[in-house]
Amino acid sequence: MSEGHHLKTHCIQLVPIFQNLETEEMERIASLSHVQTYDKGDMIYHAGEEENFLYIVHKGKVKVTRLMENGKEQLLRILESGDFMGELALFTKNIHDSYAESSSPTELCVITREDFQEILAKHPEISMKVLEEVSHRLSQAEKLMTQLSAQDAEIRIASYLLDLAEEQHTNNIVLPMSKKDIASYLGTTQETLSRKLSSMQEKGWINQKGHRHIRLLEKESLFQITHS
Amino acid sequence: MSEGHHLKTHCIQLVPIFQNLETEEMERIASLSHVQTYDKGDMIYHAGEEENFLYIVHKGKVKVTRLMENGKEQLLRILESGDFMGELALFTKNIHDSYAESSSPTELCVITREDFQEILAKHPEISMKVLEEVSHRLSQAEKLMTQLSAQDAEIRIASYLLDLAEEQHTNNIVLPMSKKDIASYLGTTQETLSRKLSSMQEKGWINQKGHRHIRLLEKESLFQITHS
DNA sequence: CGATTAGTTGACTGTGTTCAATCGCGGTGG
DNA sequence: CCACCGCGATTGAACACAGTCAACTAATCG
Repeated sequence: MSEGHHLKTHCIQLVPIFQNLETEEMERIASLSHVQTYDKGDMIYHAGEEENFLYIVHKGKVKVTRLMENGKEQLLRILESGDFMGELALFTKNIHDSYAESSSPTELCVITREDFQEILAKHPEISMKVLEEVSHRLSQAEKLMTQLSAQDAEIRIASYLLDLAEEQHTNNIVLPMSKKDIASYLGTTQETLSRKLSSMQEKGWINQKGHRHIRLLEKESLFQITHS
Repeated sequence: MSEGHHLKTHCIQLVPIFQNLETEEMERIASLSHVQTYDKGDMIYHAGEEENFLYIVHKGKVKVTRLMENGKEQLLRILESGDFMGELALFTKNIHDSYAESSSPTELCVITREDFQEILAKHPEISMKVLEEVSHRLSQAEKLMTQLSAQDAEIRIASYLLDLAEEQHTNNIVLPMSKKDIASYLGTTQETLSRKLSSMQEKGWINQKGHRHIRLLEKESLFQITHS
């Protein structure tokens, strides 16, 4: 078994949607995928290109963004180990409407449309897993949409901090990306985010340590402003 | 065959996800669903309730909204004949985080979580159809997200008008909902929408007739502003 | 045709963006 | 381990956009 093959099996094993499969089936699927590596900053695909592959993140982080008509970019999501993208490719010859950029050294498992369709036909239970994941993301996207149109930036930021705290099970949160990216995700600018965080710190609600660490001191106050 | 049963079969037949099934299978599925009717303004479900059913719209319109933390409502989508909602119920005992309201006399086919899971297990091709629909909606939601964070309301409105024109294959567009709802959908207020439309009319770009009809006179100009 | 609801318009205010200058964290090499 | 440099982050000032509240008008339905 080649090093490469071993790597691919490993890649497939990692992914929630392929769990609960027989080992030999997993090997067969692995043999259909191939591994691609990217350095930080490399583009994985561009808007306008044909969408022909399902990408599964094995290692690293991938940033998916969309260019707004006015030229600014909106961060849609960050993929980490086990996440996938490109599921729309399954159905029709689509055109990407977003950009995917590796934001750290990254390893992806890539499967062609045809191969993945075949896999799904053979393993219906996988399509349920994919459906579950996509449904969940839709729900998330709708949540974010609601937040984006809450005009008050402070509310969006407070919400986001509380979400992070819950996700990370601690009040000492580590920002998963740069403040620039967070601002883009929250539909505001770096400057506004910075100002709001400073003002929260002045009020004693949070404590910023370095560029990526925030300690939540008064969750209750943060929660309050999201509800008025 | 009772009138009720006949109705249900009809309801199931309408829906894209159940197409390409044998007649008897369709009848079996129909027998698992039951029909619910609502008047304009009736609530179908509330946020906070358990999500136990898949709802398929047979007739009428359903408005799905989300309450923002600050108390305002964001319109997520409008369902029409053949659309469905509640697919998240398939996977776990979820809680609704949105409100569904009938916005005209409406007939729904309702299927319980258990029954629908059983149907999917028997007909894997249906889960592919559901996946296709959900993927498509995710893509739409991401598009809307991008639009929502375009700070300029005029851009969002122009984009929306152009989308409608494309959807309806004409420059004489009919608004699919009230201006109040459109404003909510676009993340702005009734007043701002009204002002922007008036200003577009002054510039000679559009022509409003009554409350729901708009003729696009200078699509090119509308397109231009969305790209700066 | 009249009532009721939807939409329009005006004046004011507040928040966030923009552009530009400066700061300081954190990684790199000595 | 410390000093340096570059980029991310912060801060300031001016302006403009859109939200709010309130009064008014127009359209649609029975």
